[in-house]
Amino acid sequence: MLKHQTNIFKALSDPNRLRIIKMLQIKPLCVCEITDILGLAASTVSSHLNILKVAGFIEDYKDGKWINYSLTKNINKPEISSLMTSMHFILEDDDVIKSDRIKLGFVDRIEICKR
Amino acid sequence: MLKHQTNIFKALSDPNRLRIIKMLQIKPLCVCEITDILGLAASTVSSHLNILKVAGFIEDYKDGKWINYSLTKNINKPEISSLMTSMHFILEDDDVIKSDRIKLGFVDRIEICKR
DNA sequence: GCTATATTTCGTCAAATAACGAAATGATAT
DNA sequence: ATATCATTTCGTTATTTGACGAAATATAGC
Repeated sequence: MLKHQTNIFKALSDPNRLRIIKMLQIKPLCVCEITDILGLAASTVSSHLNILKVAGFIEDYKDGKWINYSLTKNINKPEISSLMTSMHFILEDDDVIKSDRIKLGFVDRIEICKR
Repeated sequence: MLKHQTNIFKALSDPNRLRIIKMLQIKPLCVCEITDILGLAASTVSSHLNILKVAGFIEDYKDGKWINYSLTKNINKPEISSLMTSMHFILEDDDVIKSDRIKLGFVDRIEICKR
């Protein structure tokens, strides 16, 4: 149990994973869109998403040929729910986060995946 | 800024540091008492305490020949304060945490430091 | 001023983490 | 059925982290 709770905080202790959560607060995104904004390899992003998913912060669902990730809708664990609330008050005026969110308005998954 | 927020979560992402915070929720403790309960080298505990201190979760003050650590009294950062609130709802019924807190009732800093 | 002792700093080592590219997987849509 | 392509898995590498003991530092109390 201690180990599990540690993993919840570990999931939040990487800058790229915080960026992912702050983006998903705006809207659900597929892996390729997140990859495009973060500028990391797809395999790296996939790994980050899995860590956040196992911790309980995000969930995925299929949408055509894409897999969308979104913040977990019905959180059953009080710790996660409490931390998710905190996350709304964190990094709101960080330059990287703001820039990510602006890019979010222009990402086009069909364009990205053509490259 | 992103880096700094990451460090806040990093500070919480180690089981021994979570144990320290959960013990300090009960009462302030000196390094030797924490060392005794965690069963780690004093230098290791000192390092953990420094990480929590830099992140803003704990503070220290002198008490005779001991240095006591306690949870930060007047938190000025909203993220820290929000997370500290969450910490009260986390790990309350974990066996390790409960056991640590029981030991807390019996630690005697004068006895410990004689060894 | 010394001595005892509580704590921190430093150097080292093993384990964990984050990154990548290549290859495997899986599912859509022709 | 197959081609396409989004995503994941795997193996490797560089970096970070947590642990230790020894040595340094600081200070309380004689």
